[in-house]
Amino acid sequence: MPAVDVFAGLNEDQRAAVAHVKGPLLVVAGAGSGKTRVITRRIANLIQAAGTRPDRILAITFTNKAAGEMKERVHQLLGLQTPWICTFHSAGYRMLRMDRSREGSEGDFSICDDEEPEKYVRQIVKDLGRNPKEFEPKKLCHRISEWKNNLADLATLTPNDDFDAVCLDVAKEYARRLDAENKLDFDDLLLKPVRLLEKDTVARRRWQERFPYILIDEYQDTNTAQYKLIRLLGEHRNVCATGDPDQAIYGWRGADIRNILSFQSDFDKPNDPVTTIKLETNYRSTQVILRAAQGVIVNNTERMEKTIRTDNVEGKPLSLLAVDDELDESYAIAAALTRFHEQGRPWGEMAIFYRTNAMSRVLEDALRRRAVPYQLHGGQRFYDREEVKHVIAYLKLLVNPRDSGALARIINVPKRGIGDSTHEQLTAFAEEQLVSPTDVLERPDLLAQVAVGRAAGPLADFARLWRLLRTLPLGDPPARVRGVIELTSLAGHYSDRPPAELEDRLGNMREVITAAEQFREVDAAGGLVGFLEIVGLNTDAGSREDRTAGQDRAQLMTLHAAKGLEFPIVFIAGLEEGLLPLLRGKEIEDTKLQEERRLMYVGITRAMKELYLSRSRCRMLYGQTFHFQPSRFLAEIPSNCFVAKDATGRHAVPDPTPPPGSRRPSMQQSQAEAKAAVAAALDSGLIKRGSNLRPTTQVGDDRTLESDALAPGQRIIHSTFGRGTVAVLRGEPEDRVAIIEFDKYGAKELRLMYAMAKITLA
DNA sequence: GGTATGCGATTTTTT
DNA sequence: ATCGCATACC
Repeated sequence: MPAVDVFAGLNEDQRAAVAHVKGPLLVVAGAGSGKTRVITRRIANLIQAAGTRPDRILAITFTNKAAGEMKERVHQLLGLQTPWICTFHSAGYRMLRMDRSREGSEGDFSICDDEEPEKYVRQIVKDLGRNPKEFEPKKLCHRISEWKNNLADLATLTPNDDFDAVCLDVAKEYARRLDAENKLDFDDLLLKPVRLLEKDTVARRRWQERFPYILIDEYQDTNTAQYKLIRLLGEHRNVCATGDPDQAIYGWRGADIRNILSFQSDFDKPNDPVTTIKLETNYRSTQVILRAAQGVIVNNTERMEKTIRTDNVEGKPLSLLAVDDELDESYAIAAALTRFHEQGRPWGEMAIFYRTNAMSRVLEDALRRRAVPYQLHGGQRFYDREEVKHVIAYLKLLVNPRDSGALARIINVPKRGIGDSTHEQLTAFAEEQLVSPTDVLERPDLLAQVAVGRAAGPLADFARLWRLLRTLPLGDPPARVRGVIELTSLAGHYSDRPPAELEDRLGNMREVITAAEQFREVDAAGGLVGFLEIVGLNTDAGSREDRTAGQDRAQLMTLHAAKGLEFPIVFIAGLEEGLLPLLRGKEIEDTKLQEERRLMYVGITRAMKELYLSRSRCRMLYGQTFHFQPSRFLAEIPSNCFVAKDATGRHAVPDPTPPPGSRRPSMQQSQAEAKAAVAAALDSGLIKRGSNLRPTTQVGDDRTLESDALAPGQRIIHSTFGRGTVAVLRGEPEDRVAIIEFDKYGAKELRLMYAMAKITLA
């Protein structure tokens, strides 16, 4: 292998971090300082210079996507098989499976999808004779997850109150059931490896020797279980952690910022001290963006002081747009994207961030109407779709016949006349006989005992189907997936749906085949189990969204999803008190507020060249309009970051946060404020001069669509209902009502004075 | 056992 | 506003 210069293009601090080989290393790195690059090069250096075998290195990333990118880079650098580069959860799962196959245990694990735990818990609550209304499964799950992530010992835990007491019982039973079914939930993927390493010294030694080098990115977002895993696995102390305490945004998931703050004391030993390297040069953003970020984050009281500097240019000032409602906001942003694209910026250089997934809908509508190509991250994921889950459930059951969740999902899908009672009889009988329900299906003698009366026919049919599915080739995931879809006639389950929906769902099922084919190409030996691992852990892999990821499209995502990414032009929408920071009640705890502030910091620091902020006075929530005050974070951004001025010559910045209890600004003030904000936005180029803030209707090329453009038979696209055909027009020209036959949703009556804004010609 | 209807919660953020 | 769930009815 030709030697690669792993130090090429690195600054002094970065070189030091890459060259450091023995002993614990903490890399505290501000945003945009090349942290990930350092890890990548460090891996290369460990292999190339220190002669470490690639498979002796464990690198933990925060997301699967980050893992994929890092693998790709290491591969480019070294051109050989790469180390374990994966998330904590993937690493845990692999460890469990490898240990399990050492023991020669039967059967394979299945991984709970994200709604299964709640279903199991609901059942357990009922079985324990409790009321699910009083003991809400969601809350119980949350608490159980909290316990697991904190490595609480259920055997010795003393409940604080009634709720905890019930929850404890549920938690124990939940663990029992999952164990009995060979199932793992997401928390188990961390918890179980920790327990294994804690109690089994041989296994611990083996895994420590397996991975003499461990690297963890985003260490500030590790929770207790992840932390413990690193402590156990990394007793040899060749642990390299990198992170930025100011970017800790997963406290709600049990991440504990103290893990990175105490790295020094955790790993320091007199003869083998912790090396701490700070990366303080930012290579990503303009000075003005960094000033804004700094101005916000310094308001946090609990932080590790650090400076960020950059040699980059001052850059374009930030722009704040204040609008009346979320529609205006989305139109303005869409218009800005269009404008920038006309000026030659690729769509892919622009990103829009928001606090909650629910906010994406309105933005998407506006982008579609402007014909802006975009890619949405998060929201409903491919493997969360009902029809896809059905296919997956069949596969899971084939791999792990004990999986009752999978059986419950598919036993009557497509409908085959097996209702709740027959299902219950089958499982009860199986339990009696100490076999799994699928064993009953496979053994005629047992089946005969339960398939009686009205249920006999359907159960016999199901048993036939099951035996047929079992004959599909084991090692060939695509064949299995195709077989499942065809043999089960899953399509029939949706045959009574509107054609467009049917097509959609069938298409999604077929995509599972494509995903399986793609998987086989990457991992020919992985088999169905390997495929299900990807499906269970890697939330979007292989989906159409995933495959089209490289195309030139504007990027939409939550602020959380933006972590670790960068874009030349960034929009942050919804900068309102209550939304960002997001407030549940009226008061917000200080720790939560600080985390929200870090989220804002993360958002700002994703921007390389230009940053556009927007806030709306009103916003529709749960179908009701609410008023919002500007986010306090806007007032924290130094006013010299905004250059636009209003008529009075002042900076058109964020309205300072009014003191608590102050009245809302009067109408006149609001209007003046609105004008100033629009002026500022115009100045900065956010809004195209002369363009409507909220045009009635526009296709990609600014043509305005009037309601008289519609005639019966005209094909249209509605932003909510999709494609349809105009059937009837009636009413006065000023108040025209159209009946539109939508492909997916059937006929609807729309009042065009409202609806035209959402309609384009097809 | 399947389907229609109405109620209630739901909106943080993700592996 | 929308969806899932529970109940009641076929």
